[in-house]
Amino acid sequence: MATPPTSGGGWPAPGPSAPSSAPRKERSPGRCGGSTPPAGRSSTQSRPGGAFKRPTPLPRGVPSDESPAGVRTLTAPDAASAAALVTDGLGADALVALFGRCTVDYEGRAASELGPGDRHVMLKPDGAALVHTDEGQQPVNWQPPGCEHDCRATEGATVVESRRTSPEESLVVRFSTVAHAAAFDVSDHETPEVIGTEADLKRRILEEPSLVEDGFTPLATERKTPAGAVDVYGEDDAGRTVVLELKRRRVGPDAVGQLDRYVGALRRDLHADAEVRGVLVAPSVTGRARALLAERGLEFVPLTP
Amino acid sequence: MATPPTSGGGWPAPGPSAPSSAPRKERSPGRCGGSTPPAGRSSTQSRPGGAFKRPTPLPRGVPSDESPAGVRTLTAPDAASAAALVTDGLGADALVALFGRCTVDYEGRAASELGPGDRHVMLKPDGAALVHTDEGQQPVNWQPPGCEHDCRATEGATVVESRRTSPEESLVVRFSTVAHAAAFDVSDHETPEVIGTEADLKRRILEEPSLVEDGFTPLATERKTPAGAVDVYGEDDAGRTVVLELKRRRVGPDAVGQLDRYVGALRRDLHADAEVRGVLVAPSVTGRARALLAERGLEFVPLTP
DNA sequence: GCCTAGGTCCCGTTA
DNA sequence: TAACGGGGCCTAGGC
Repeated sequence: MATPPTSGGGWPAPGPSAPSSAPRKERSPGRCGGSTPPAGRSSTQSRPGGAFKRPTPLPRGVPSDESPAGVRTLTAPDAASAAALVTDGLGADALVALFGRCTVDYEGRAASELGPGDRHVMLKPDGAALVHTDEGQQPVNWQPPGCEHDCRATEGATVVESRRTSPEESLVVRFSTVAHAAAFDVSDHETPEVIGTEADLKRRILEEPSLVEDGFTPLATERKTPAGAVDVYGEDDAGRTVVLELKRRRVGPDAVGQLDRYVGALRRDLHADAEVRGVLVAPSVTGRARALLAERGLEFVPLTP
Repeated sequence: MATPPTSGGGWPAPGPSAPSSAPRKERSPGRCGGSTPPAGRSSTQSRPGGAFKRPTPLPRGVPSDESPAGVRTLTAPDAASAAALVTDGLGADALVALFGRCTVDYEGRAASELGPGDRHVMLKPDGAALVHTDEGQQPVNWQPPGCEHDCRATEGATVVESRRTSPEESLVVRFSTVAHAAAFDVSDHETPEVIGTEADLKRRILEEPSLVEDGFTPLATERKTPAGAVDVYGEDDAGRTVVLELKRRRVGPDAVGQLDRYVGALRRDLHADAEVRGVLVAPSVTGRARALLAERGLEFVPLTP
């Protein structure tokens, strides 16, 4: 059987050379000097920049056992078929996943090379790209949202490039073989509700200031100082200025430094006779952080979001 | 057709109730109080803790057009089939991907809820879990490596749970429908070569110390101080102690605070008459950082990795 | 665009 | 194990 098996077919098939919805940009030939065979050519660009918005409802195929809505897959496709799936998928704002043996090259803020291995590559319609191995939460290579994805078949390889400007960065994934390719029609309008953030800690304190100390009165949040915005600004029962720095988890020396900068800036900014107290509010502190607090004359109040 | 279409079959099929290689741990029933139908029951645990090592070569099926090595997929499976694929895949150290409509609940260091939507879920054999939407480089929900994955079919839903201890954390993904499921046999022994890190900057300076200033002599790297380890420790042509803090990119006030802590610690640690200079080495500094440098009597040398 | 700080940050290294 | 700092950090919110 020469044709690779395919399951799904959620969208009207526009064929490999269908024009992308984004304006086609002429592109110089890749680093594989020779000309690309027209049969295997296929590319698309996602919308550039951060303006990611779905323009129209996605075309959905008739759901059925073999081609459910919003999924198109290919197993062990040839390079041209894989590139076509990627191109068509991205053109329809689908999330595209590729799995197979590949190399990865990145150049931009830094540069990196990754030799051949089996990896999972995800291309998102907002321009993000992720290369995952079997280990780690973090992708081994990636590209942030705002890139233009491009996929083409070149000399038997399936090549994905995700590129952006400012900063100029490029990620190139070369698949010698694609074991599996899939395009998913994603719809997700939900935003997660998260509990236990620093914002929750702030809310708790504003509702019940005595959690910090008896007589504490919050006067402002995010109050601006020459050193930056202070989490909570207020005064104690003796009328002294109090600066709170809030952290949702156990803190180290960096948080003390942050608080110290705010306190220093306010001491310089307010009247010369103004007394300014700095209070770090967090579940706990490390040893060095505690020593640094003492050294700088700052205080600590244990509190958990 | 009642049976969902399947492509691949890379492993010997051990059936949905095959015991996992990891020791089975008795588990209390999930929040769906009732008993789980045995037909749909299927679960696995990945190896706990960080000790992720492949014990034996993965069983690979005979490659062919329809079942290439290392890939098993199901399109629009019922819950039991999806759970079986996940369980078998994880049992064989495969990387598992699920796509479909789901809700996500997380509880641990924080807590979150995410309503129904189409998402891509990746389960790694090292215990990591990632839930991706169509936007953003970051997963909307996740679990770090070291978790035990568990997948079962419960009342028509495919439920994935990734759990770890210390800290106690649980991520539960409930699929009302799985549009596509895949298990990938990953082999990746490569580590990326990255250029342009802070380590490169350090190497450059050690090779050519005059890049910092004429007469600078490095004496140690990672020299310990009560405030932490200093990037580069040395002396200038006048014999004064010099502390370098290196950054690969433009720095803000936090890096100045870091350098300031090291300089302070050394001034206290060394002889009372010792003069200590602090030098921040980075491509550039922000305005506030520059002001803070001046305020603390610290210096800046522009240098790019 | 830059700047500032948060994050369920993750991650490696070391004591 | 905790702690400390790096990261191509990413991401949100101001300005």
